[in-house]
Amino acid sequence: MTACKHEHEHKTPEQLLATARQVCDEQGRRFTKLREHVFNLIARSTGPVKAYDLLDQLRPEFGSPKPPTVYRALDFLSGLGLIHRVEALNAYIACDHSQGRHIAEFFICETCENLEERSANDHIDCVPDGFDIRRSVIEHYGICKNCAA
Amino acid sequence: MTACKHEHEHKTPEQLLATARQVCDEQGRRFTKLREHVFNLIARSTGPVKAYDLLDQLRPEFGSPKPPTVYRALDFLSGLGLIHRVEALNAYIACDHSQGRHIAEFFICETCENLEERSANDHIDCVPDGFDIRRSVIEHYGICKNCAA
DNA sequence: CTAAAATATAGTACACTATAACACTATACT
DNA sequence: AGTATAGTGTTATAGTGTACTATATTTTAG
Ligand SMILES: [Zn+2]
Ligand SMILES: [Zn+2]
Ligand SMILES: [Zn+2]
Ligand SMILES: [Zn+2]
Repeated sequence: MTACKHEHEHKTPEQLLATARQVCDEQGRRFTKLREHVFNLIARSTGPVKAYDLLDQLRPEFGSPKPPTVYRALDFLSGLGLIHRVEALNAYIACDHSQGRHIAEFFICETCENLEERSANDHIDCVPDGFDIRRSVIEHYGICKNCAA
Repeated sequence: MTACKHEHEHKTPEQLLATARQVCDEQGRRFTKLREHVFNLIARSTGPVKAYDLLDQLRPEFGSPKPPTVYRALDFLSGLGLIHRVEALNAYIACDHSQGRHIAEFFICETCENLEERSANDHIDCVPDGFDIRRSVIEHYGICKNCAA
């Protein structure tokens, strides 16, 4: 078991936004008002955000958006690796890493709901012979240090 | 990266059923007709099964069951470690391992939908200081050897 | 500049997934 | 039998996600 170097940047919402703009620009995609707003809501949240909460938070500034509106923005943002979906929570979180698209690994405290993101690029082993991994979901649920009895 | 010893039993539905009965017995819980039937449907399936498909398959033998009926059976079976939930598919699969409760790791082909289960007990590292993992979700999606171009 | 193509937004309607709450039944144990 | 516990049935509702159609905007090419 090798020592691990993790990023622990915990970027500010402003930094996240700047990165998002830049990535979007590099990819020649448009960082529209809607997409920016959705991204900001996720980036400013203290924890994973649910699609229907975003939907509520878009009102009334963006009229009365319907589910497809927010899901399109979420698809766009996750397609660029700017946010991650937390599968077991049906929720989304802004990517806190600078390394571009990567395999995310989450440690989620079930007491305080704090989420710690790490990159799992380097420690997936034991893959079946010939299996080509395109996407991985790695989420650990438990009790964080602060919440230990 | 150490060599891995994996189980590759691919038990038959009959073997799975026998194990299920035994585990249930050991725990002093009742392996009722309903639970047995739900377990069999999952065990005999070639891939992950969805709750509402189970609901359909229970008819008409079990009347016209409603969602809570099947979700209760699923909760019971997963509580005993007899089945696993595949989070990103909202689906369930019979546990193919003999080692009792364990952290499952799945390799799921997005072409043929084949699923390979492995045990991840031994290769989770880089846990944040003081974090007590209670449950892990580890799922890899990609293309299996057979489906490679 | 203008037409065509690509990109982005809006909305309807529906499908799928899951749980709360309450009533009822079966089993286990004095 | 009487009590406690475990299991089931049912209704209603909450929560999550997508197919499809239509419209608007931006970019590109002629
Ligand atoms: Zn990330
Ligand atoms: Zn905590
Ligand atoms: Zn298993
Ligand atoms: Zn395959």
